[in-house]
Amino acid sequence: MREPQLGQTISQVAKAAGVSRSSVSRAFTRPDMLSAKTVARILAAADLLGYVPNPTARALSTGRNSNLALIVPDVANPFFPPLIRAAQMEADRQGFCLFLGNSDEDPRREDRLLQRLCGQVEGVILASSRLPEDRIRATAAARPLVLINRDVGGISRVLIDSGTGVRAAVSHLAALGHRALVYVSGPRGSWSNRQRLDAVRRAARLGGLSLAIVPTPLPCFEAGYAAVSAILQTGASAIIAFDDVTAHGILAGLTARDIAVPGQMSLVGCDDVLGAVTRPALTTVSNHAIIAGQTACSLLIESLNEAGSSQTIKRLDTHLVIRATTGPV
Amino acid sequence: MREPQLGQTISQVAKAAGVSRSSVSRAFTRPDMLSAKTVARILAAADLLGYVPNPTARALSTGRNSNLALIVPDVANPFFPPLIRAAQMEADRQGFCLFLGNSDEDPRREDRLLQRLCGQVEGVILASSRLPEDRIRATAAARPLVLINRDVGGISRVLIDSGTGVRAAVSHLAALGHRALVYVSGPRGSWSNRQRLDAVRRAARLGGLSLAIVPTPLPCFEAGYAAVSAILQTGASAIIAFDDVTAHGILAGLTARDIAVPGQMSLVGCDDVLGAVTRPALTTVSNHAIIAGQTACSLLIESLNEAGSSQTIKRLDTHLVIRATTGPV
DNA sequence: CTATTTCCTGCAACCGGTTGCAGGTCAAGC
DNA sequence: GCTTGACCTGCAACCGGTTGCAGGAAATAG
Repeated sequence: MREPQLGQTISQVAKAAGVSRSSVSRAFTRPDMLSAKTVARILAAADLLGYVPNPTARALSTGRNSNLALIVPDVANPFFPPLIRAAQMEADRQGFCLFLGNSDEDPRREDRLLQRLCGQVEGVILASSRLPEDRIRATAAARPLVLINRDVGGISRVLIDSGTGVRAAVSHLAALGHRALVYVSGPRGSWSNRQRLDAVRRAARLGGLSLAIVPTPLPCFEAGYAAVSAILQTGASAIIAFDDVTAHGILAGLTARDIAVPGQMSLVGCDDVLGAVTRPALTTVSNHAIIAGQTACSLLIESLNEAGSSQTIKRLDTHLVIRATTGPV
Repeated sequence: MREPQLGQTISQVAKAAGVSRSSVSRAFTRPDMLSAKTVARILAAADLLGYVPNPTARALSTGRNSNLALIVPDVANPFFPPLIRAAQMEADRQGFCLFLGNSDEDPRREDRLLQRLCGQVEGVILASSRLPEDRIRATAAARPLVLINRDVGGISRVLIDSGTGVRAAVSHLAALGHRALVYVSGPRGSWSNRQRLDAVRRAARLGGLSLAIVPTPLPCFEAGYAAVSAILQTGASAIIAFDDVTAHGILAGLTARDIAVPGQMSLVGCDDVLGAVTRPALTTVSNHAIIAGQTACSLLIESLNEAGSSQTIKRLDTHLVIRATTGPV
């Protein structure tokens, strides 16, 4: 095959092959409508010229562009890359291309990205969206939409249920003799945070543990590090952090103050994205980010081929991975 | 502003505002050509209908779509997310949308992605491309192209020069008394690997150190882990690994065999993407992945606005970050 | 050998914008 | 009062494909 020469049009191929433009078009889209001989002649001519159909023109006339958009709060947060990768691979497998947007945890930015992207995609995946519910609904009205870790009625979503893992974590801590917990919370507007907080609350009440809450603005190392003094003031002996990255920052902050983990303080993360690389290795709630990415993508593509817009909800469970940051009081 | 109602066309706005389609178009693209009153009337009508210009149609007639593509070998390799993020943010800042492709370290996949994406973007960034040179040249002939960590004459590129950092690493090891080195290499076709290997070789020769080479198929934890037995057979006392992820695997493998680091074996990584999270914290060659992503993106956008296609080369230096995996023999 | 069907191909309209050009209006200049 | 020009706006062609429909050729039936 020749190299694609951009700027070759269907008309030039038509002339070269001695057929009409429509025949060239059909040779590529519905070859069964043409005689085998004609198809061969057209393809040969196209090949010779290095012709490749212009996807923009095609999209304009068919109304389909085989593009999807995925928006995440922070590409560099280790929770997302495996998810992004899985979504991209799934899209690719099904013949779709994927736009990636980074909202930087900012709802306005997220909205702007949507504005830019919506017009040129067939569907959208919002991962851990920070958008207010009405904006999400508005987006869903314009385009097929699948949410990841965001629970809005009537819209398809993939939910990682931290409940099971978080409950296990609280039980684990209770069994080790801890009576006072802190939950270091994640960003406002994060469904995962809300869900984890609720699960911790319920489990703490059930187990008769006290619970304090320390807020952080963003799920990042620095925020975790900075939260340590507030954590210590609560007098708790065990911490559950919104995610592993925050937990990692907390761990570093504790170490810097010579507070032994797990000797003086136990620590549990969420997401299991740091593997066993922290020191000590982090006890954490593990989830299925890869499956979430892939599922969201295939769900979205399915919904493109359906007529009506029905919601599908996929729930993924989580479990506790006990490593070395939790121990007896 | 009303919610965007998809499917509204320029004709409907024209009718509503009582003007021609061209005036509606100009109200959005060249309002200075119309009287202020007309513009206001058109915008009001558009707003009322929730009209938003169709980017596909616009792209077809202008030939510009404000889309870029970024292809990386592995989104989940921690070297890339910061780079991807930076590229996305820069694209966004300049009004562009970014497609993301994951080649999975497979040249054929990379080529397929290019095929799919080239037609719908104005320019392409290939990060650590595994493509043969002729395929890269072919791509560059079709679309403005910027390479990251790949050195092909005549094509704009951002090169992270491991040389400075690697030389510092070898000196550092030599100063600690090491006489026998191993380089655990990265993927074939990786320019970074070639470059690091060359730098290690030269520095080793200069310092009078012996050098063995252990190949790995992919830069991942498992490959590093698996490489340990081959590493030990070389009899070396210090290791320089292709990247941090590989180094991390090696570290785990060494630990599993009760080989003390840095007591019995010193280890240096590359990329500095694991921060200080390994145990012990990894000595590594730090680079500027974020700047690379941003620079590549802005370079690409610049080249879109230029007439001729001239190459620009940006070199970014690296430096050694000494942590705790290197010590005296 | 004619009638009917099947198969193949071209015509022309359409997708939703953009843009060169022409013409019309109105104010300023002489 | 007529000319000149500046300023707006609309016409119509164009971007590069897709597709419903019609008609001609070939194949099959009668």
